[in-house]
Amino acid sequence: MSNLTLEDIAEKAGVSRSTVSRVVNNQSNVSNKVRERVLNVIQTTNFHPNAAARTLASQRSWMIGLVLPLSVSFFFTDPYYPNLTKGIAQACNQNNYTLSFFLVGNKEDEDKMYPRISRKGFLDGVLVQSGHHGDQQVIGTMIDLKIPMVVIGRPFRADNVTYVDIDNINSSFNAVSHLVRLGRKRIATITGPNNSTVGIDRLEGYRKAITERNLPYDENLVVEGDFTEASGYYGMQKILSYKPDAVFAASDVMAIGAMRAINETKLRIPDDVAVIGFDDLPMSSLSNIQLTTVRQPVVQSGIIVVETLIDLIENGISQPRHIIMDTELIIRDTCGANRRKLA
Amino acid sequence: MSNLTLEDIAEKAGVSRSTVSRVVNNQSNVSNKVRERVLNVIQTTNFHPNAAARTLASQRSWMIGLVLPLSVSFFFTDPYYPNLTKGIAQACNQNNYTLSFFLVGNKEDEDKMYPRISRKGFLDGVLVQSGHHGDQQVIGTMIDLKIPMVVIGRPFRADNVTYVDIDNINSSFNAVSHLVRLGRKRIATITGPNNSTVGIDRLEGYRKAITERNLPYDENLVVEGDFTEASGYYGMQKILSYKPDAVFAASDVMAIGAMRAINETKLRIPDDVAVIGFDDLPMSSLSNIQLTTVRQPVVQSGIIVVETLIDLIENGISQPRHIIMDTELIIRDTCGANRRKLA
DNA sequence: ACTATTTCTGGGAGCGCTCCTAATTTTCCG
DNA sequence: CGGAAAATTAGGAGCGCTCCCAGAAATAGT
Repeated sequence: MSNLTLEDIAEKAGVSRSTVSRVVNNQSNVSNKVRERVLNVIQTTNFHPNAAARTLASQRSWMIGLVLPLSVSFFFTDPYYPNLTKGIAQACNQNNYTLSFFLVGNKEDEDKMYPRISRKGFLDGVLVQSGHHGDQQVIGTMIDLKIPMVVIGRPFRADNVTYVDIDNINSSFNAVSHLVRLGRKRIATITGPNNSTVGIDRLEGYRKAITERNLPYDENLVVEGDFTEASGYYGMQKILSYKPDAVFAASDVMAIGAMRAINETKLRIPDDVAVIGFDDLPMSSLSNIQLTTVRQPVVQSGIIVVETLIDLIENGISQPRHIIMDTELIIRDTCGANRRKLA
Repeated sequence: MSNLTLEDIAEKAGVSRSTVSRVVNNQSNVSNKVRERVLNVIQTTNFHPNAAARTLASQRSWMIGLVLPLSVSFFFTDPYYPNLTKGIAQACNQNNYTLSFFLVGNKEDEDKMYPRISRKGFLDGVLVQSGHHGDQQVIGTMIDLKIPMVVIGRPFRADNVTYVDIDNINSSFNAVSHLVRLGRKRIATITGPNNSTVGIDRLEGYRKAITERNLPYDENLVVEGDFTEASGYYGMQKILSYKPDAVFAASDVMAIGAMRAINETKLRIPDDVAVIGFDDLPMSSLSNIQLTTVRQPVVQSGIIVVETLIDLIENGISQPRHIIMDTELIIRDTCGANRRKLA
């Protein structure tokens, strides 16, 4: 470990502190001869500039925070979040930012964290995962503090906030329409929580597709889930008594639960009940599952979210931006489309 | 947002910078009258001390890094890691440390990250998730840098390193012995990767239990998995042709894959094939799965790991410590023990 | 009441960097 | 070759805090 300072390197290289600083920060006006000499000393001494000093002097920390509020941390059951986190972490690294992690577990955590997050000179910006009523407070706090922020997922009050989301309504509209086109008449859905924008929007898309295609809207075919496998399983059990011939689950994990419930009956997928999920998690394409699903660009989202935030940080906050990413319906076996083609 | 400094607060409260500093850091020698006056100003102005300045002056950042090396980030398929991360994040928060996240995706990431991690004055300590050959390099680097470090999971070269792990050998020994006691004769196992200490140790426990109970060790009943559901599924398919009457999977996720494979045959669980997993993920106790499994204290591990690291940070590195946590065999339905009791 | 202690408070020095300006060196061109 | 312009380098000031020591105030002791 080196307790070396710029000054030490400067001395060893026979130049001044400022010159070393310029070399370290890769600035232009340094002669090649000197630059090389300094770089050489830096290399051999394994010098790394002190982060705190740099942050203090430059008022930039090159750190961004990822805040997962209460409502979300519960969701850690869903592989969607780890995947997203992975994308975000990669993008941060790519841009030489450090990611720090604020997993809010309960009210108490929240109280301890917010002061930490809002300390001046600590974070250059924040990413907040959102979509639930409860998250409104975090978002409000960040706005008040004027910390650059990008929200992941549309929050309930989105007017003065920059967020990145997918077009949930259209995505589920397309998925359900696909089932309609395949001739399904009694299409059920297992929704996300109805206190989340995701849950609400995906249900809205379902409703739109059903009514637009003149199918009756049967409340018995709509069950609220919470993105867990279990809620998919139990939800499907409820639905099954109403003779569905298809089900659209608002997440792959719930679709897997639903399929487990279906498989416990004599019914067959997709012949008797077609299934479509949402997310396109890696496992959905694995082995014999072959789930038809809505692919959302999880890793890509992570990248966009980070790059948007960095833009805010480096160029100042201007108008709130709303970035909507495209999704894609991935047709595999569980919707029955391939079977029909073969027939 | 406040661009207030200690000095500003001092002025408003009619005291000196030093006194405000004492109040902020909750030090003792301040009269109650003054303390209250200062606290009041701090409250009303919503002042938060600048983190970088504090770090620079005190040489402590109150940040710890969580490094998930290459080999592990691939494993993000397994809910074990999100759960562990949750425990770690909570423990950090509890102790007023900030957690930053270094998810190494590839060699290139690694090269960008290490300088960042090793910058002096940036991290007070590091947590490294380990257990694979590839991680040796990260660990070596941290040792060289003399950064306080705790390794999560026994690394391959563990002599001069503090790590926290569970007793993998005994845990799987107990699980397999349980199957033996239940009268199973052809016990199979789906192992973790054989380039990981976890994989190796859990297999060792299996082997010990089999041979100690005088059952033949049949190589056809041992298949290597990689902790994914798919590897459990395919692994089980291979095993099924050799007529097993039980299977011990080195993770719950693989156990679920194995059960999926079994359920596709006429065989029944636990009557024809008993199943035991490892981890006790929440889903294992859900609904109709009721997986018998080895419970490891995931959240608890997170806490221990963080507290051990904080101890190293605050009291200096002494002898490397090896902390082994206990596990517990959770008997549910898939091992057949309950069925027998009822019979 | 008047020291001798103890408790509390103030301000200087310094953490290691960036940024700015001034000094120095190099380059260019008549 | 000389002087102006351009390129390069050096060093001061300051980022906002902690830590230390000296000084002031409060308390105790006789």
